[in-house]
Formats: sequence, C-alpha cells, structure tokens
Amino acid sequence: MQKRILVVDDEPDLRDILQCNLEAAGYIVDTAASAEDALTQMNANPDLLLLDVMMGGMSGFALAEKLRKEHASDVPIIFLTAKDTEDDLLQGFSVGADDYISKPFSLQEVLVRVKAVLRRSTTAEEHAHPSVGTLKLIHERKVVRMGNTEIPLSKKEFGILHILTSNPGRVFSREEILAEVWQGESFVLDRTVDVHIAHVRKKLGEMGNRIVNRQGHGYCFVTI
Amino acid sequence: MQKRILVVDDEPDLRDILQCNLEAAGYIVDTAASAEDALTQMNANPDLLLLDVMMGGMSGFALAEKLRKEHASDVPIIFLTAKDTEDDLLQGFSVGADDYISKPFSLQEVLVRVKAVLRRSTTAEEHAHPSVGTLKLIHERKVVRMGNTEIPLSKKEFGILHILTSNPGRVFSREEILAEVWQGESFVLDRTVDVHIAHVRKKLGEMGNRIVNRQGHGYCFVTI
DNA sequence: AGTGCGGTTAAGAATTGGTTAAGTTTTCGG
DNA sequence: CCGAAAACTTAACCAATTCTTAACCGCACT
Repeated sequence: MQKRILVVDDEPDLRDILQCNLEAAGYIVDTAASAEDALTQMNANPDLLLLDVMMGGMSGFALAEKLRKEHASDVPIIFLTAKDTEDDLLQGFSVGADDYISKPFSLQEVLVRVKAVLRRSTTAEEHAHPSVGTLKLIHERKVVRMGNTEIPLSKKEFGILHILTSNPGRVFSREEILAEVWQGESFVLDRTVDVHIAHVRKKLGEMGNRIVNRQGHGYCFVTI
Repeated sequence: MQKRILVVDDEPDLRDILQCNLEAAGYIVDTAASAEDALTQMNANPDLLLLDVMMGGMSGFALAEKLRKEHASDVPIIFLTAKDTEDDLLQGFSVGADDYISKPFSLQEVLVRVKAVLRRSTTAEEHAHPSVGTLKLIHERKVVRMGNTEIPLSKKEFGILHILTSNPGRVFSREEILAEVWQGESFVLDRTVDVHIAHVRKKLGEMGNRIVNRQGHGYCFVTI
C-alpha cells in the first residue's frame, strides 16, 4: 500500500526537493509551509511527518507536541533541523520523535530513514486508532475490542465504525459514509448504510447506542 | 518489562562504558567481544543489539546479515561505527538496521536512541508471538514442527505460514501475502493464495483450523 | 390524517472463499 | 539432456457469507 508523507518546512526550495524525491521513491507527498498549515493537512491522515524544527510561527517541536497531546496522534515523526546540538535531540525524542536528521542532509539519507521508520510503524501497528471510551478498533485484526472481548466486523461494518469513531461527535452524512466506505463502487442506495449501521449497533450491544442518528443530517458516534 | 540488550564490540573499554550506563538506565546488558561470540549470546533472546561495525573476525554488518537471513531474527539493531560515510549508512539500513550511531557518540545520544528503538519495537512485539501453540517453523530445514513430528513445506507454503504466524491474530490481505511471499514475481492471481492456504491447512491437520479466513479482509492465524 | 425520516426485517443478489482438477512449470536424479 | 515427481497456477463449481434492496412499521411534527 502506498504511503502518504507530509513534508512541513517553510523553505519552498527544500519542500520541492523533498517532494520530488519522495514522490520519485513512490510515496504520496503533501506539503505544508507552516505548522498551522500542517494541522489542517493532517486530515489527509499521513503515515509519516517530515518536520522542520525551525519555522516561522509555531516550531516543529511545538507542532509535534500539540499533535501528540491534543490530537492524540501517534503518526511517526522525523525531525529535520540545522541545530545539531544534543539538547535539541533530547527535546525531539521527548515528544516522541521516531528519527532525527540534521541539515545539511543527503537525500539518500532521508530516503533510507523514511523507509526504516515506515517499515517499523507498518509492522508495528497498522493504523493505530485512538480508543474511544472503552471501544477500540484494531485495524490489524479487523475487530473492535470492547473491554476484553473482540468482535469481528465485516468490511463495510468496519469501514463505517472506522469513519464514525475517527471523529467522535462529528456527524457524517450518508453521502460521506458512502464516499468513504464504498469508495467508487457502483451506485448504492444511501439507505443501505442504515442496514449496516443496524448490524454494527447489534454487534456492539450496549455500546451500539452510542451510534446515534441526527435526523436529516446523518450518523455520529457520541462521546460520553 | 525489563529489556535485554546485547552489546557487541571488540573494544573492552567501550563495552564496559556502554554496559554500565545502560544498566544504570535500567536495562539488562549482555556483552560480546566478537560477532562469533554474539551468535552464541543470541540464545538469551536480547530485545536489542548494539553492534559495532568494525571488528576483528566477522564484521557487524556480516553478523546482522547472518542473523536476518539464516536465523530469521528480527531483533532491532543499532549500529555503532566510526566510519561516518554514506555507503555504510546505506549498507546498514539495507540489512534492516533500526538506527545508526557514529562514533564518537555521547552516552546521552545512545540512551535516547536505544529508548526510541525499543519503544517502537515494543508496540510491535506486543502483538507478536503471544502463543503459536505447539507449532514452530524451522527455517533451516523448511519444515514446521508440531509436537514431535516435522512436516516439510514447499516454498510458498512455508512463506505463507511464516507470514501468518509471524503475527498471530493479525489479518493479512491476499495482496500482502502475495507481496511478501511472491516478492515481485510476475503477476499472479490472488486466488492462487487460497489454493496454497488449502495445502497448508491439509498438512497441518487439526492445527490447520487455526488458519482462518476473514471474508473480505484476508487470512489470519488465530491465537488459541 | 399526511408527510418525512429512520429502525428493522427478510429476501434475493452479489461477492467471496473452499475445493477439486487439469494444465504448466520447475526441480532433480539418472 | 530426459523423464518423473513435485510444485505452482489457473479455472470451474459449489457453498457460505455479505451486501443490497424493498417493504413495513413507528415516531415526530404539521
């Protein structure tokens, strides 16, 4: 499966060089010129962040910390920095950096480190999913774990629960759910979603009540 | 759980320094003065190798390659080297290095990198090998041992059982299995996997039932 | 009552997987 | 190099699961 990398750097030249070379290596590459910009780009769910430390506005470290703490994201992060001092290294690892590349770096070095980190994180936890309450989707096993029981889900069921829990509290219209879970499959009535929702609710038991319908809008997974 | 680290270096001073500091940081530390020595020490099942590249006898790279290829070990490896050239870096990562520290290094740096690599591999390992029951793949002879009987497996059969049991409970899609076992061989229908799965199941007898299909997702080896 | 919306159910359709068999390729001993 | 055996790939048939649709029901609101 193709991996998505988000490059965050305020130097346009460097962004371009990284983007070109990573794309040539077969990755999908998004770019952001600032930490703020990067935050909105996180919606694309990148598999890896290449993050410049020194940027105007929010620093790379600050962004990393924000992502880890406020967004509960555990996307792997490789820091890029010109400041090759040990304090920085420590600060980087303390916010959960997965690697650290000092400028000036060679593109070869970037590529091998990117590859190494992605190799690790893929085998580690394919799509770690934040647990919502006592409910956790385990992508590796295609099950939802509630407490100590694991309930297997079918493909559509898993997809629906995935999108709903990816953003608890947010209402997803049937169209959004169809677009995400049915990705380009031939035309399907939107009421079909309802049936699958019913299946998921049944499988979840008590917890199924947390999938609520907002009449006229769609479905959402409520936070307790 | 306390982690076990094997330090492999032919300089006694360096070995001691690393051992002391890592033990002070709470790790269990074994040491080896040569690659050959390290091979026997692998019986202790370390969680991480700190491996000097330049050693008398077998080099660190050679040892890493031997471990990966002949012993099918995926223990994380951090290379220690004085040769800070790019070729080395590439060679290191090509045998599956998890990190790379150039001498002279600070102990702080070693500690943070050790911590980072172990953090990554721990999350990976949590799901690995909970209990493959009484089933064991023997790579040297390409057989699977169940109790006291050994069953020979063909190349594809062995590959499939290997990937499935490498992470029991994890669901592998046919695409993943093809990518791993068929590595870039010309295009093969994904249904071919099914046939081999059937062969493996038959050979495993009772145990074959532990290879289960998750419709729409792929195959997985269930933990008992 | 009428309307719009969603829950639920059941059926048929479609997809998916198990299995067998036949054809092809590779391997290996002579 | 040849021929047999093993391994591999593909296709086909059938069973099981999953998916889709349609229908019916209740609820809320007008």
